[in-house]
Amino acid sequence: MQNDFLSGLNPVQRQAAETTEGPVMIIAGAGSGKTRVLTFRIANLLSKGVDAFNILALTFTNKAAREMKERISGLVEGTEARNLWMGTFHSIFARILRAEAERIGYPSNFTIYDTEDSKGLIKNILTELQLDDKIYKPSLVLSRISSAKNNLISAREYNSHAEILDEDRQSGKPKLGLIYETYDKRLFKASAMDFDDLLFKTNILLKQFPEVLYKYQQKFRYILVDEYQDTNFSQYLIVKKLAAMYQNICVVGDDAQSIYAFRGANIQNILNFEKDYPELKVFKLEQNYRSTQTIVEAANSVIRNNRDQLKKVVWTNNQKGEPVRLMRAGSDNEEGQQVANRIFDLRMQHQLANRDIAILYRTNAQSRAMEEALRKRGIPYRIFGGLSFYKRKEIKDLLAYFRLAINPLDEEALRRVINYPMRGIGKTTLEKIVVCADQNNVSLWEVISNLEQYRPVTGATAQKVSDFVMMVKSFRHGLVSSNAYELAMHIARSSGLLKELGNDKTPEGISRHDNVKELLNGIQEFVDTPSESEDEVQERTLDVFMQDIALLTDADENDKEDADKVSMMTIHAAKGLEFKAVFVVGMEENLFPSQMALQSREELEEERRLFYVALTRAEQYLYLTYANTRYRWGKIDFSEPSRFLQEIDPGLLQLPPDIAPESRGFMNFEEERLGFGGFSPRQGAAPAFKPREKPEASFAPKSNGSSGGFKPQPKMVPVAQAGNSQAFVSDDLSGLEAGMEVIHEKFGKGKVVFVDGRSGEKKATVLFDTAGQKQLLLKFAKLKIIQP
DNA sequence: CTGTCCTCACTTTTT
DNA sequence: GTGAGGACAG
Repeated sequence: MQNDFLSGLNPVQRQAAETTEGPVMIIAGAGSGKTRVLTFRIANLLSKGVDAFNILALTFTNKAAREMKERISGLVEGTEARNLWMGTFHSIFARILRAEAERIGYPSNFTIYDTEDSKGLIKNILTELQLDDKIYKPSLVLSRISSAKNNLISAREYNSHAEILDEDRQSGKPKLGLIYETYDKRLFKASAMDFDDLLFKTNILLKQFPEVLYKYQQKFRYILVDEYQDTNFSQYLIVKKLAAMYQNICVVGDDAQSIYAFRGANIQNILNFEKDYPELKVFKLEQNYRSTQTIVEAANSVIRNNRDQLKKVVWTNNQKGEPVRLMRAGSDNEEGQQVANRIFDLRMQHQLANRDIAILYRTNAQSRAMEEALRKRGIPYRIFGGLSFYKRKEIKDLLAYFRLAINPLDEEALRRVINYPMRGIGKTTLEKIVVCADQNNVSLWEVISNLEQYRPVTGATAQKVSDFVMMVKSFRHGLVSSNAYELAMHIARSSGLLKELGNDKTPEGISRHDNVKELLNGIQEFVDTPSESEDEVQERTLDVFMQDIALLTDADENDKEDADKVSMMTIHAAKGLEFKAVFVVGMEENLFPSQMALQSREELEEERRLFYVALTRAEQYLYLTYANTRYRWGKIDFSEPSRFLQEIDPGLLQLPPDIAPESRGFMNFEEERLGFGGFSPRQGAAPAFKPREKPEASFAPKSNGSSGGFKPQPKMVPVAQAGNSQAFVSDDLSGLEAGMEVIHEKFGKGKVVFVDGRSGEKKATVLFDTAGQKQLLLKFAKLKIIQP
């Protein structure tokens, strides 16, 4: 009776929601009602009398957490849902780190550096160490450090790890270890943590302080993790530790939708979950409630080409629906026009609203042509992603003042605003301060707040610097004496920032000014909203407001305008969303799959999963578009249709009218292109490659030595020759099935992915070592089976 | 110290 | 095509 709400679930969903004790893994196919199960499960826990304070739910975005909280609130009585610990890994553990900061030598008001801050710090370090930023590109250095941290390799371990050091030496970057070490020291001195530190330091905290671990193990009696396939090693270990006592852990994920390996996410976390918890109960949600049969099957036919995956059959009871439509355009602009026209038709013919429609692309840069076309056609749209509100220059400038008031050791903030708006403290002065701070091994703030002692500069300049210090100090007083809005307004005014922006009368300038005003309004709103949780009552001061500003993404911004607009975003940003009609644009080689992802099969498979995510966003109408030419780097680039297009079951795909399916069409074009061998036409004269490893190796972490999954920088791996010519070959194809090795006179050796069709017209999909994937009719193709 | 002009790298995806 | 950062003059 208290479980009335569970009756809205199908049997598997219901079981998954009711099995609240012990380890549970829910493998949730796209559109299978995953969020529904999660929310009902939590509501179920609450209705059984579990205290909301004892439930930890980790989601991928703040938005997902917020929405889930709302839905749970609707299911259970009272305001209990507010007290749930629900949020992203980063925000939840930032919160815990602030509470426990002293233990690891940090103040609780530490600053969180975003990527830009981190890169800035790296640049400064490079200058100081006199290293060439062409060789040590900050973004590359950062990703290397990030990768280390995500695998829990500290700077110290990094520098005592022969294999890693050797790798760096071989790649011509022997100083990476030194940079890492310096970077970490500087973060610590600035009382700052970068994104990865939030997880790294949590691990340290839980490891070094058993009493802290115990406390949170007790607290989080029930743990749920959404999007588990996207967790990295660091996150995996935190969860494992916290869940060790009660083992009431429920992870939800879909290996087919793992799209963040590039950021350290480890698909093995989900594939190996069973090993960690032998008692594990697994539930597979395979019925798709979202999409038409055609869309589900199209997506299935694509993902089938991946080798690393859990067994699962996504199916649907929904109607067959429209075919997937392929559209071709001459250029990226034309592609935009065609999409705009189609959107017009969809609205007219099928009564769709703009908000039912999404345009998805691989890279943010592609939004431009789309935007232009929609604007011309008068179709309202909203772009998600791109640069978030909080990453805009003018916002970051003001935030830097806030940060400095809260934590004057925050060096990146200091550098950002010490001469903005201009107050005569230029490059030379800053240089002197930096050198002085370095010589005395103190912070920049220490130097400038004790000018008489350190004397980096004198005379008029010293006066200017001292004025600046006085100003920041006065802001600091406001932290206790004023509420967030009063102080923020005061800072915006007396720093001169508001005036500076007000002077710029260009349209962009006005918009910047407006943005700052919007931020101030947001702070006002924050002050007026009482603290949410009963867990801890917080004053509405500026430092509370700033606590996880760095962790907010564009996706988290208030969707206050539920206006009727077409959504435009990257596929990554579209994860978890659904639309009646979806356009996946830019289906071209080197764009999707991305040129950067052609180095290894793992990378290509991630691109394919990304494509799978894109396809499964659609409920009813699905369009795939590509252009023959595209502007890239300001130049026209010729492009070819994406290899992924031919992976879609041809029976589900409607080609453009000018391409007859059987003749000179794009399929044939693809065959010609692939005919001369290799995945990429650019690889040219590649001899018989054997790009695959042994199947058994596929689920094992790849060559990571003792470094615990540490992925070295991409490098070329030598490939073995396919020389087992003495194997026995048979041309009896009656017993052909998936997994068998076959040989084709034109395409060479390959492996059968699957076989279908009835006996007369059996069709095999074969992944050839050099020629890529092909669908072959057995009665025509002269296939031979290679017997082991 | 500040302003302007020039070069060059940039496009994978994000907490 | 754009935006950031360097070189150089005022």
